[in-house]
Amino acid sequence: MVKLLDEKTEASPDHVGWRLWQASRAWQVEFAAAMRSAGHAWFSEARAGLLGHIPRNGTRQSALIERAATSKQAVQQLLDGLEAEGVLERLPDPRDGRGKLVCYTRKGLDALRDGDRIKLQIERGYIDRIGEQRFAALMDALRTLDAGRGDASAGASGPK
Amino acid sequence: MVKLLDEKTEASPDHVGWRLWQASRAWQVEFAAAMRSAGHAWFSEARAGLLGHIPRNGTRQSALIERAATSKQAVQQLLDGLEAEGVLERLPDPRDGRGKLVCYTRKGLDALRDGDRIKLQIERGYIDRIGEQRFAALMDALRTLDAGRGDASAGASGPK
DNA sequence: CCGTATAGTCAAGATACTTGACGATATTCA
DNA sequence: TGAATATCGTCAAGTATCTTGACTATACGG
Repeated sequence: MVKLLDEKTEASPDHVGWRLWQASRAWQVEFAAAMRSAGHAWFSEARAGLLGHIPRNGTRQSALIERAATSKQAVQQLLDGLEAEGVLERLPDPRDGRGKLVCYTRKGLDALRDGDRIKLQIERGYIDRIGEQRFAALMDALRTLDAGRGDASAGASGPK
Repeated sequence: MVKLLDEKTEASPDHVGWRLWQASRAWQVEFAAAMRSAGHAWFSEARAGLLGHIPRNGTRQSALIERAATSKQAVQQLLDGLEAEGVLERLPDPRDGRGKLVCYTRKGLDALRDGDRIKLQIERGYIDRIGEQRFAALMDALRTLDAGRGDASAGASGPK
């Protein structure tokens, strides 16, 4: 295949990493836009990344820090912002005077509900675009990939 | 370990967006770590995102701005950094007095070469983890998804 | 009680990105 | 030609995210 000029399109190569990044980014942009349209102007990707680690019934801040792969200070600052927005609140942990429990407010739970709805909408769009079978294969591959962590990525993301 | 209260794991739901995000993030962390280990200490994820849009033979800065989905100022600041690191250089466009051509230096091309090698390594690791077939299905789904853009994400990423 | 570990905070700085304003060149068209 | 307009890139300031280091308060083990 003699591509004579076309070296111009050599960027954005066809690699897993790039594809994953592009797909992930597109999803986030679509989701964030829908969330903001739904009235959750406080929504951002970084905040979404944190909220994804907070179950509906709340969690201890320290547990949250373990799940998210960032520093406790980064988590704290995001929590500060979300608390200031009225999405979350921090209550003292009755079982540990040092700890705080991170819980959703009414506003936060409303956002979660809208988020679930939007996720399903986007998912339907994806299935329309690539077909049910391909979508299932995508999810299967991603799940398997995730399950196989702990070995391969141990050195990369290890807490040190 | 009998988890008796299981609502606790309700976070991080099993949705495409989350899976894509996690997978993309894991890839980037692994890739960036390998790049830095290979001696490219200047490497960062944001810079990688930009470099992915710059073909080996260079590009016009304005063309770059169109490809990357951010503001021209963001692109410029990343370019400033990469230029200061000696990875890129900006040459005047002989055909347009206003324009600049963004080109790789020797150092930049070396990094691209290492990057290609590392990508293949990671890809091999993925295939080992999820099998050749699943990996092929993953790539197929991601490519099809990407090809189907332009309608669905038009409103989200439009320049406006 | 004492030493150590854990939970969270405070403060400062780096990076990435956004907005607004601007100068320089190119293009269009009367 | 020459003026209006558009494009290309830069400068400057502000916001958001994340990182590091230092610190307080509580818990735990002896």
